[in-house]
Amino acid sequence: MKRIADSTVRRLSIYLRFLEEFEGRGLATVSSEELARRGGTTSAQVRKDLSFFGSFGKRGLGYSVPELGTALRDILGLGKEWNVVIVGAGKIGAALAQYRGFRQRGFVIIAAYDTNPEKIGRKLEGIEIRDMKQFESDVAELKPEIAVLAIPPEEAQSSLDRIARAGIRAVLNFAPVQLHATGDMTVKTVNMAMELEGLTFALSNKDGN
Amino acid sequence: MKRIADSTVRRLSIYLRFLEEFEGRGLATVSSEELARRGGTTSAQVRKDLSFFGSFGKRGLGYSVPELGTALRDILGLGKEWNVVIVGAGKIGAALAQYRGFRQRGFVIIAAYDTNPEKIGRKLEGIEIRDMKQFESDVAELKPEIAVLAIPPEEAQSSLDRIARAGIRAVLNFAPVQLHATGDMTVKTVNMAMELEGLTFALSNKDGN
DNA sequence: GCTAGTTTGTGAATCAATTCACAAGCCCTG
DNA sequence: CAGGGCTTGTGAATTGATTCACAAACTAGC
Repeated sequence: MKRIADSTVRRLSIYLRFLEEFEGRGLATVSSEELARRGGTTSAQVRKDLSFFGSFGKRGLGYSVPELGTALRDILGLGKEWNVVIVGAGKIGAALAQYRGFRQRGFVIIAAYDTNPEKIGRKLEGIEIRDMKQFESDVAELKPEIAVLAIPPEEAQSSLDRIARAGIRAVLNFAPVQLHATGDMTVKTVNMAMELEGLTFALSNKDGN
Repeated sequence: MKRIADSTVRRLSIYLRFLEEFEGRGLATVSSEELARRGGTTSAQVRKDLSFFGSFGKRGLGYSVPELGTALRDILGLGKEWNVVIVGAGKIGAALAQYRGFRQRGFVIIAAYDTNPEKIGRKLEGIEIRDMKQFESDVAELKPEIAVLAIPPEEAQSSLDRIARAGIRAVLNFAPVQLHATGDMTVKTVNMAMELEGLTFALSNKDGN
């Protein structure tokens, strides 16, 4: 399959969100124009994005809301449940553990891990905090597909290596560092400091000054 | 000034992080090649990124670590302190309130806001939780430049409008919705669900299956 | 079942970002 | 102070993403 741009996948997620809203309201069809208006893009962009994966619409009519929803969930790999482990039971880990968006989309958080003995055995938003020592054996047994990395930046790279060795192929990283991963892993980094710097850049370089 | 791509600003943040590491280690100069290797890009990209803002290096030698650091901080608007308010004192707000990366970079969180009477008056990681009713008058008085939006998606748009009317021009949004802002505002959205979908897409469309 | 009115799907054209490639400038050595 | 060895800064070339524009396909109304 031709390589799909990150920006395209991101927009598909946005379209899916609107489709689910429309599904809830019982709408039968939607046009690329409508999706574009909501998603802040153009109708041509919507159609091009979808065209990488097939033809989902009817000319003259638009897209069937439930059909396109199913198609997008399928494309995005949301047709199944994904098991997730959180590495790092600090504040960010806690925020993630209770985050509604996860469960809604079929992500099941099966455990959190930490090295701090005071935390081990306690619960993080109903999720058991386990000893990082058990990490490898747990992963071998429960086979989570995704790890969320929520630990201080100093330890992030070594944890990533450990996650990789344990056999997890996808990581969502919240530590503010540039991580180096081997070829067959997918690592997405969410870096709040960096986003804030995007804001200050914009503020500093706007109009007057 | 020519419009600068988002991706460029993002990379400048990355370079700055490495420069600060080098500053800490007392290194005097660094080459575009070295910055590229660390940042996962190419030396030509590094030089091109910097060239939008001026000439900071010496041919044959590279860049002076402290000079380039200062230049980047200046470009990114990090030469001053920025006052930040957090809107929404839930788990995500709490995680942000204690996030080290903020203070390190000169972001000062001056208050958090919520509408829940049980939370108002308490502290969130040492930061006072104030009544959202006071929001407008507080903003008029303290003039924070940046708002962090950490509330449920249903209320996000109306809160954004309120933030805009109060006179704040820059917003970092954690609610998983597409927000519509007026022209002179800068809104960056961090959407964890969307990042996860990028991962499941990658997992589903990799090699074998 | 014909016509008018929509809306899709997609090549072609445009616009934007990245990479190439090399002259120009600087340091160091002898 | 001349020559060798690096590394920058930047036009030109390339690669990638977005927008344009229109034929093809469908619905609905008569």
